[in-house]
Amino acid sequence: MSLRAVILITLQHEPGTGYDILQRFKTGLSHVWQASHQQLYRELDRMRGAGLLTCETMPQAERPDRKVYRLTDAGRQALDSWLADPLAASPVRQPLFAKFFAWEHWPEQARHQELAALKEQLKERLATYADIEHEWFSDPKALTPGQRAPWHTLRLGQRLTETWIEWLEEVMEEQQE
Amino acid sequence: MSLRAVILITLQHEPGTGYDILQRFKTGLSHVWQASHQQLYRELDRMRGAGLLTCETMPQAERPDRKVYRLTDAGRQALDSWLADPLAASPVRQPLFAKFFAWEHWPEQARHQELAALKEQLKERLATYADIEHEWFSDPKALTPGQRAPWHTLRLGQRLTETWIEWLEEVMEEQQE
DNA sequence: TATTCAAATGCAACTTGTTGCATAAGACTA
DNA sequence: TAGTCTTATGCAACAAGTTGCATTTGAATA
Repeated sequence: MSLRAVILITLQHEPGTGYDILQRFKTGLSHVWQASHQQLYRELDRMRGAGLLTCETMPQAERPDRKVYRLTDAGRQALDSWLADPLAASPVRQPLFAKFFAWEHWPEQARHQELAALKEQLKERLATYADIEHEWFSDPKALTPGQRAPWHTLRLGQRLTETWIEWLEEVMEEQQE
Repeated sequence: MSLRAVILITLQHEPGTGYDILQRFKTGLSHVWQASHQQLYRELDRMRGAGLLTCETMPQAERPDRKVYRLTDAGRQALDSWLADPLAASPVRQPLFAKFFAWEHWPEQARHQELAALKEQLKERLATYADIEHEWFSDPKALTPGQRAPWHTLRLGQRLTETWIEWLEEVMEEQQE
């Protein structure tokens, strides 16, 4: 399960709480992984149970306790073996493509709305990429290899999104004729 | 659940058995949806239970029965409302990107093997696209809108895959320096 | 002739992810 | 002052997807 590995990665340098990890998912890792808080809290507890993480409870005056998780040696080892193992190919699932295969039954209005909304989402995603790039990778030439690698993932995300948008525009234009 | 909708789409023109649908997933729909046979058989039975499909058992001499499924009116209606409903955005999950965020701990050999294997997979995918295009969309200009729409999905699949390959080549080249 | 492969179907157990609900305190806002 | 937002945590039920196993027949192979 990759969620586990992603958690290990987010915690390898700085320990943190479930909520901290959620915030990292929402900002600098939003093009890499997304998970709900329920998933995260459950998984953190299981990882602690499996000995991959330790949990230090920080009591806060008149507030719920903060539970700070940090990697154990077993956790570091689990991360290493995950890195060494090549990933399985993920199955293709493109529900939008499926709609294109039911073109005759897809009402024109619903179709246009859906494609327009998607285009907006993709543009927002580009804006998010730009934010991340600005905040974390403002000077690509000065990056160490370890910093440069994550930057590459951002670039691919950008290019893929651009490819999608171009395609959408072509398809939508063809519809207007 | 989109699997249900994809099944409805594959059955809307020609009825078929679970195995038939599997074959369609493996050939002309491989860039749209993939599912295991267990998933399919289970889902078909549930859809019959929900009244979306009828099942006609065709006894075959000295062979297991063929169960031919076909859409009911309720099935057609379910497909229509799925088409009218805009799709929810799917959560981002890029385990490969995560590995880039653990660059220092990702052994050079494992990294190279993984990226090279991925490049091969992507090139095979391009070959599959070319096969599908050749078989189903050999003359794009002669296509009706209903045939042209699925062709667009193929084109996007191709472009996205090409974008991935270009990026991989750049990243791998940078590693060799 | 014995073995293996492909066609065709399915059950059961398990893992992963989603949805709905719940708590509790401080800070903001109408 | 009452309501909502953010911080911070979690349980329980459910839906979706995976893994492992099992069956029957014909056709191909050794």
